[in-house]
Amino acid sequence: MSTMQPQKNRSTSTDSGARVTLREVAALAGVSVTTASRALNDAGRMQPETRRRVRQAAQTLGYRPNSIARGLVQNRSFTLGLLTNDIYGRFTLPIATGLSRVLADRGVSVLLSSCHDDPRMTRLNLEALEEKRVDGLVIAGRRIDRSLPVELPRSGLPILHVMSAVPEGGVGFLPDDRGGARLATQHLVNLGRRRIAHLTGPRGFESARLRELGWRYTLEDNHADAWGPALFGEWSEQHGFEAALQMFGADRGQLPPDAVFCGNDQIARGLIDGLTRLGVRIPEDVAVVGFDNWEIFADATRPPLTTVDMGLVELGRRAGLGFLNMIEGLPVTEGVTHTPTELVVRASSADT
Amino acid sequence: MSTMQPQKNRSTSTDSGARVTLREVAALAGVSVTTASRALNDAGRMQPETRRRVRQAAQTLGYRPNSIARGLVQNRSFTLGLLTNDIYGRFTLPIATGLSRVLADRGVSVLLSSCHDDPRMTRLNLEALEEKRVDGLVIAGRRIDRSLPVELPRSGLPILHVMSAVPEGGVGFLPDDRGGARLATQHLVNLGRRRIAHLTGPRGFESARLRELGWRYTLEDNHADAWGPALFGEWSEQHGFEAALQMFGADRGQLPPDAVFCGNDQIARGLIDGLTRLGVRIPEDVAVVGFDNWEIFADATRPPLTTVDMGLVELGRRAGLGFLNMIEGLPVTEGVTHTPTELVVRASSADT
DNA sequence: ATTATCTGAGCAAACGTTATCTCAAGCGGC
DNA sequence: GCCGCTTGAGATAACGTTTGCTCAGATAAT
Repeated sequence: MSTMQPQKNRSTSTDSGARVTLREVAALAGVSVTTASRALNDAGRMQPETRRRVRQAAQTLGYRPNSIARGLVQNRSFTLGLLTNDIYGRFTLPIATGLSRVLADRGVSVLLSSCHDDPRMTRLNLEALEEKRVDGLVIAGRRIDRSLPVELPRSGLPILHVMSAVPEGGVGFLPDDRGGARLATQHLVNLGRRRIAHLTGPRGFESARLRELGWRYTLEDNHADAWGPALFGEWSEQHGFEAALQMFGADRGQLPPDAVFCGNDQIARGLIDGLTRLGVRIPEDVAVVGFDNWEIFADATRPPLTTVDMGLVELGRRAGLGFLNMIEGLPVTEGVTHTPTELVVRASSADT
Repeated sequence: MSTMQPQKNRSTSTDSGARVTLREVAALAGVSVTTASRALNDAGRMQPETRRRVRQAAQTLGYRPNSIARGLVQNRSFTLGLLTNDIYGRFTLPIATGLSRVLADRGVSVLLSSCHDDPRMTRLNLEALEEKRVDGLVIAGRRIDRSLPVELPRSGLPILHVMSAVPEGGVGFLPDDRGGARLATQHLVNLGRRRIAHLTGPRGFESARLRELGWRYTLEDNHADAWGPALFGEWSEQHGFEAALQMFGADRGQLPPDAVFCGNDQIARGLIDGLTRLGVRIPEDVAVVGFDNWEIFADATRPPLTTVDMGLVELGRRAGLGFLNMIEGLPVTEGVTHTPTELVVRASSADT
C-alpha cells in the first residue's frame, strides 16, 4: 500500500505537471491570448507569420486546448452520450466503433452509459449525461422493435436511435434486415438451389419477420417456390439442431431442402451440427447461410459459415454522420434509415 | 429530408428549451448565487430554511448543474477515459459496467475509446481524452501479458490497467486466473475424479500458464496425479475437438481421463462435441469444466457447461473504487490486484 | 489631400460555476 | 457598553476559452 496524492498544481511557472494554457502560448509567441486562440483555430485574419509563430509556440510547450473551457463558452461538450442496454456489447461495441471513427476527427468523444433495462440506472445515467451537457444522444438497443425504458430529455437535443424502436418523428438507423435476407436468398438461388428453406427466431421479433419477408419475396422474384413455410422458433442452436432432424430425419414424403437460410448464426450452427450428425453433407447436399457474421460462430462451424454481416460499424458511422449534421443544422433524414448489409461467403455455401 | 436547427438559445427568460442556470434558481429562492451553490452542494453554514427554499426552487425549475462550468473551476471533468483494444467488447463491456456502477453515484461517467491496436487511432483517441481533461484513465486490454501501443500522458493522471500488462510501478487489476483454475480443479477433485486432464490455449499466453499452474498445484495439494501434462494449443473449439479424439480415440495404453479442465469455454465446447461423437457420456464418464462463463457457449453445450466466471463486472467495480481513491489521494494498492473468480456449476460436472 | 475601406491585432466581456474574502448582525462575557 | 466570537449570507475573483467590439495604421477611392 502506498499513498498517491492527486495533483493539485495551479500552474506555477514551469511546473512540469501543470497543464499549459493558452496564455502561456500567447506569451511565448509574443501575441495576445485572443490572437493565439484565433491562430490555432484557423480563424480571423492575420499575418501568416504570426500564425506560424503561435503554432510553433504551442508545439514547443505541448499545448492541449482545454475542452472544458471551450465547451463552457460554446455551450458544447464535444461529447456524445451512448445509452445502451446491451450487456456483452455484441451490438453496441461495433456501433460505438463506427461512431467514434467519424466523430474522433471532429473532436467528439463517446460517453458510454449502459443501463441494464433498469429504470433507476437508466435515469441516473441520463441525468449524468444531461449534466455533462452532451451534444447528442444515441439510444442503442438490442432489438429493433423495443425501445429503452427511458424518458427522453429536453427537446432540441439531437437524439438518434439505433438497433431499437424509433419513436414517431424520431431519427433512427437500423440494419437492413430485409435486404440482408435478400442477399442471402439470392445467393442461394444463384447457386442453383431450388428448395430453399428458412429457419429463424421467434415471430415476435421484427427482425425475424423482416428476414422472412426478404426470403419470401426474393423467391417470388425468382419464380421459385419456398421449401415449406418459414420455421420460427428460438434464436438458439437448439432450435437449429432440432430443425435438422425435423427436415431430414423422418421421411416427410417430400424432398428435403437443398439450402437453408437461417435467421442467425446460432441457429445455423445448430443446424449444421444436426445435419453433420445425420450424415448430410454441407454444402453438397445442403447449402447453409446464417445471419450476423458473429465470427465466433461463423468460423467454428465445419465448414465455415456463409453469413450476412449487418455492417454495424458502418451503421455507427452513418449515425455519427447524422449526428454531426444535426448539431450543425444540416438536413437529416427523418425516420428510419436502413443501412446496408453484406454477404460474407464461406464454405458452407461453396459452389459445388 | 427535413432540416433541424441546432438549438441556439441563450437564455431568454422562460425559453423552455434553454437550460436553467444557478442564477435563476438563486433569483427564485431570493438568495445570491453563492448561497444557492452552497445550498445545493450541502456546503457552508446556513439556515435550514434557506437551504430548503433553494432546493425547492431548483426542483421547480428543473435545474441541472452544468458539469462543464463546475469542471472548469474545479479542474476536473467528472469523466474517466476507458481506452481499449477490444473490438467486440467481450471483456470491455462487463468491465465498463462495473466501472460505471461505482462511478455513477459519484457523478463520474465513462468515456469509451476503442483503438484497434492502431497506433494512429490510439494517439488520436488519447489526445481527445487529454483535451477533455479526463480525471483518470483505464487501459483495458484483451490479454494480461500485452500492453496497448500507447504512450502514456502527463504524470499525475491516475492510470489503471485492467486485463492487460501492468507496467513497472503501475496499478492494475487482473482476474485471478490461477485461483479460478484452483476452484475448477478442486471442484473436480471433490467430485471424486482422479484422472484430471488440462486442455488449454497457447503456452505463449500468461493466462494459459497461470491456469495450468492452478490446475497442477491443486492436484499436488490433494496428492493427486495429473492425467498427463497439460495440452496446450489454440483457444479454439477445433483444439478441444481434436483433443477428444486424441484422449479417447486411439488406444493410448492408458486409462482416459475422468475429468477435463479446459482453459476456456470454446475449447470445452469443442471437447464436448468430440466426446459426444465418440459416445463418451458427460458427466458420467468425463466431467468437463470450462473457463470464462461465456454464456453463449456455456449454455449451448449439451449438457450445459460448468465453468469459471472471471467476475469482470466485479473487476471493473474494484478498478472504479481504486480510481476514486486515487483522485482523492487515498491509499491505493500498487502493483497488480487479482480479483476473485467464481465457479458456476452446471450439468457438465454434475455429481453422478 | 481627404475620406472610406481593409487589415491585423488587442481589450474586455462573456460562459456557469466554485472558492476566498468580507461584512453585518446577534450574542454572551465582563 | 465595549470586545471578541459565531452565524448567515453576499461580493468578487477566479477557471481557460471564445467572440464582439474597438482601434491604429495601411491602402484604396474620391
